[in-house]
Amino acid sequence: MLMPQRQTSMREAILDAAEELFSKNGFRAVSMREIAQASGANLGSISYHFGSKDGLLRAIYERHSGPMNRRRSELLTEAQRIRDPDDRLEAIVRAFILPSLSQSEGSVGGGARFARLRAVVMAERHEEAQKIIAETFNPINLAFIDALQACLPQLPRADIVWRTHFLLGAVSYTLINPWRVTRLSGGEADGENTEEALTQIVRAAVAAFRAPAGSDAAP
Amino acid sequence: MLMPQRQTSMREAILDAAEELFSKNGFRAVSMREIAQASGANLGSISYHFGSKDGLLRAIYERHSGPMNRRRSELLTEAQRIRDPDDRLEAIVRAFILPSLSQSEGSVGGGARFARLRAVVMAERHEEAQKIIAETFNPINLAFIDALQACLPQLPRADIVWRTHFLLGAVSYTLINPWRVTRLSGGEADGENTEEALTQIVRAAVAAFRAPAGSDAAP
DNA sequence: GTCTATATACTGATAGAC
DNA sequence: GTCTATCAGTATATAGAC
Repeated sequence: MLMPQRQTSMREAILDAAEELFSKNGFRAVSMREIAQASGANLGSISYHFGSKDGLLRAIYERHSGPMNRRRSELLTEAQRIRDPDDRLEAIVRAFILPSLSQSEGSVGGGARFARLRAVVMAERHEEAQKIIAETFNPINLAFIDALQACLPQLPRADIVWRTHFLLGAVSYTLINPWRVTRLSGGEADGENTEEALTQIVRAAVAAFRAPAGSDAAP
Repeated sequence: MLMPQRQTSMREAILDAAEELFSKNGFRAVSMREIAQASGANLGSISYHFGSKDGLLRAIYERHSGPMNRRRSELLTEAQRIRDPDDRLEAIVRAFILPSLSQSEGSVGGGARFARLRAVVMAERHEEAQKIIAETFNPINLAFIDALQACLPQLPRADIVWRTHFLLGAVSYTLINPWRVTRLSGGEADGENTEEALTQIVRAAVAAFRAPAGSDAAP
């Protein structure tokens, strides 16, 4: 016997509305009343389905992180098959961030919204969120770091970690403030354009990873 | 006649406490009662001195952004005197971020705390904060972009804006989550070490700025 | 499962004594 | 300038009718 494929459907409406609101305004700033109103649900129903506001957040993470990290894993495996180290490096970087940015990936509502949610909520330093994020993303991040190390054997692992961290920061910042790119460029670049953002960030990150190490390198 | 050099001193105690709490926990999560308790002030005094919670935030920005951007301006001018374009690029990148990270810069309490505050508060998408940030930092950011463009004349301005944006994101992310570097590296790198962060981020950013443009470049 | 009603606590802001 | 007391609003969470 299988579980019913679609739950009460109110449950998912609540998840959708909460995800949209959290990703736009952060976790603390959104009240459960707003979520109830946006989803057409009753305030009490949210507590019934998720127990608490933290429980709701955890449910959102659980809905997405599985499929997303599975996709990242697949793309990483594909990328690692590439022989040429330069091409492989670029493919790994793409595999690292594409499922975060892409609209079509992930189970519901697109990965971009969930990525924006993660970025915003992480910046809030919400304790529950930080715990979930660490549990869910550290293992796959370490796998990517290993893959990058294999492309760049001459680089100390610490340098790779730093640059991976900067890559995550660049993605996160772009998802939080896309309009800053548009404004700073006077409209020449479009921060909301996911394709453009992906191209730009991959090129910048690949160049950063190829930079020489700190302690070695020419004087 | 000069203004008295030190105000009631309670005013500054409140500013210090608020800055510390906001930078650690964000704006919305910190209540005025917490600030009152941490500063030893009375709840009513905060309203007396700053009018509102938003007024308190604005006072924090006003205390720091003047000196900080003046310092960035000075360092930029110095950097622009360097003849060699490669050395100049690196000096400009340092000038861009050093006053944000450095403990000794800024009037009170160090620039790092204020930078962490900006990063956290910006991620919260607080309306008042976004207005202040845009007013205060856009002009100087544009000056840096112009200086970078002069080092990299072959690069489209849009690419420079993107990479500057990524640089800001990397700095911001590091200030919000320094411990992630430490954890991901298994302790090999220290995310809290400002010197190390500065070195790493400058090297990565310089390499990113030197990457070829998107539309041109060799196939 | 969904609803109303409510318990309990906390929020920012203010009025007025001192 | 600092304090107490308090207002009006909102928060999460829950108990119980339907």
